[in-house]
Amino acid sequence: MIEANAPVTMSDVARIAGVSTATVSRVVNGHYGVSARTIAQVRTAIQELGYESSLVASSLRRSRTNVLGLVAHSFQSYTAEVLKGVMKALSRSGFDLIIYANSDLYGSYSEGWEQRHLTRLSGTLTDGCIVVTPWGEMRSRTPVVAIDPVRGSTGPSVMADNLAGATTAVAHLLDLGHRRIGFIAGRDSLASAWSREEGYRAALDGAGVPVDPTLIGRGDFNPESAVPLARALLQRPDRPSAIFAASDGMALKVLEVARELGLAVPGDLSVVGFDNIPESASTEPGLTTVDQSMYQLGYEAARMLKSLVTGEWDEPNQIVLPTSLVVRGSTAAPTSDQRR
Amino acid sequence: MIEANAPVTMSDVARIAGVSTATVSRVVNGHYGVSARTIAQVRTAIQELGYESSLVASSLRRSRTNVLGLVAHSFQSYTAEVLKGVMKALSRSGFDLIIYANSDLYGSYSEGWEQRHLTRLSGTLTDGCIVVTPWGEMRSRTPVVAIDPVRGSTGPSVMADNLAGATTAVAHLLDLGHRRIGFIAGRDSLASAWSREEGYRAALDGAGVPVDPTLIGRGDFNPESAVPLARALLQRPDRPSAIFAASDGMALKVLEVARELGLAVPGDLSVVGFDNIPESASTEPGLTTVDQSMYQLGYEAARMLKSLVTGEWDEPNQIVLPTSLVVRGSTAAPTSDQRR
DNA sequence: CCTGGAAACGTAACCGATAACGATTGCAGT
DNA sequence: ACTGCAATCGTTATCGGTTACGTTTCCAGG
Repeated sequence: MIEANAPVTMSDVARIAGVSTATVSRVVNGHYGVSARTIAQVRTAIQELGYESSLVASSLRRSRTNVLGLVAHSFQSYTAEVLKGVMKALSRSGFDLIIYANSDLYGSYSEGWEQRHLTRLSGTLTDGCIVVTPWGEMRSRTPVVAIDPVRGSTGPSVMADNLAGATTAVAHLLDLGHRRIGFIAGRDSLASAWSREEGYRAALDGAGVPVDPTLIGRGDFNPESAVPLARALLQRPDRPSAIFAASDGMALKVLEVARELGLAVPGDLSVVGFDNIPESASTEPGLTTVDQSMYQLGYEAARMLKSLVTGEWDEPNQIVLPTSLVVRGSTAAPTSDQRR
Repeated sequence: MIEANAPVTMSDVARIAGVSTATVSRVVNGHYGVSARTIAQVRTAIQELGYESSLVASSLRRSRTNVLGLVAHSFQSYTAEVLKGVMKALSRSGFDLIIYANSDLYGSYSEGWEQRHLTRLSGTLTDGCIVVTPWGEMRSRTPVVAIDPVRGSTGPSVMADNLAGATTAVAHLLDLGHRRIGFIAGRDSLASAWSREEGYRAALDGAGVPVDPTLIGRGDFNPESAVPLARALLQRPDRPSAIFAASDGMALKVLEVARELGLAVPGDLSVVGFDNIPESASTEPGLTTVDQSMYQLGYEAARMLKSLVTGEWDEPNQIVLPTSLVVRGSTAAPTSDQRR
């Protein structure tokens, strides 16, 4: 076993091989202008010392690093699914991935968070970045693709067809016979939250059901934010017979609150979510939800970013993916006395 | 909106503030020796330009970066769960996390993969690293914690009590009345794979059932590796009445193969996995498995690494976490003709 | 007025690597 | 032998930031 606790640098290799660091660099990067004999010497020295080039140092000087970045502020199921898609798209592409996640998991959602980390990475380390559910429009030297962008965003982005998804979800409830349908909205800076609320309103309008503003709770996609809202809605004497939550995380909290209040699902209350995170399939009853394939979101975002970096992208900058309704046990027709 | 497409560097700030970069650096890092007036000037310039220090550049010169690394070769449910635990442990700790994942998701599992990336990161970027299911013992200048380490590893690590877990799982099958129990092993360089096989043998021994080597298939934890093995086991005339797979990913593939061969689970075949990944709860039937709380694995690893970096760790270097059997629908007593 | 010393700040080396450029060498052609 | 070109390789500037060290400024004390 070689004692290798000290970091081995390029100059160490150069010294052992009896050449300059420039030559070592050329060998490492396979550049032109080194004789076979020298290459062999350098290779031997590299082997001997167990040298690996420093990503940091090379990225400082180089423009291309073949590393893409992903910035996420939380790390729940949503992000995890996205990540699987990203990894799939990047597999065997020559691009590595660096995910930057900060330690302020809870609270302190400061507006500038992503921008700060994006800047710190994209300066040199990464060739481009994916930002998941950002808090603002990003500025960067290198390409940035937003997954679920902010409202009014004009940059590259990938998102689900939230309007259609939400409309379908609420239509499903209407078809079952529900008329008083509560809604728990998401963080309103995101285009998705906005569209899902639009879908809610559109579906009601389409069915000739007036929108009751008091049935709308203002959440922020953070599951916890749904708890007081759900409680408020469900403790009303004229509680809704169904609730549509703008995300599965929040919908699952609605289920919890319902249980806590002694309401049976779907007997006393139907619940619909949005996202189709894995957990939604394994609750009892299963959560009816709108599938937006977070995997696909990640896959497409990575595919786009890859091409943007290499300058080969020729499709529209904003991708919208289809959604589909997944009906599980959390929705049913309202009991006759609820219908009134 | 400021036109800020060009990267803003420290010297830009210095120029605007009319000071040297050294002074800017002192202000940014809150070091001693700058007058209040100058600090204000520099702060103003920073605001004006929207400057953010480059993580790369500063990490090159500095020793501490307050960034921890995580290296993973694949990105399936297992890793995702681990990650949630890591993030939780790091939340509000002052440490950020960088996850490095390479693009060679499938195949090309070269032995030196992690070592290479570990070296590239730990040279300067990170203060320490977590390596998930490594392929070898890691050498590094900074602390490394292995999750599910290689066999014989002496470095810091976190793992489940694989021996007890596997023993319990097989005992469960024995209790149900199974005698011919197949086993699909994991990658044998990992301590976990070894221990799970040990548990399998121990449970059979304990019940006085001889170990039939032909009932043992050699997988590598990669789900796909289980397919031909399961097929071979289940197409034998004297096929086992139950199969214990060393991971859920492989167990789920066994379920698929069983379906493909027209075998009912648990009617014709009982299946037990190991890990308890989220998907195992939502298959039909649900997979009986050994829960090893990957979340906890990640949490403990991050906690240990954090302390190792700050030099405050005083507990044993190797953490073993308890497991528990989760019985779902994929296991049942064998039918009488299977028992023979 | 002079001196000492601390505070404030700039200069330059440095971290590890890359790349433009220039210098050297080798070899073929005359 | 001499020129010319290409192959080979070292020197040096550079990336963006940090820090050791040296210099200047300023004020209190003698």
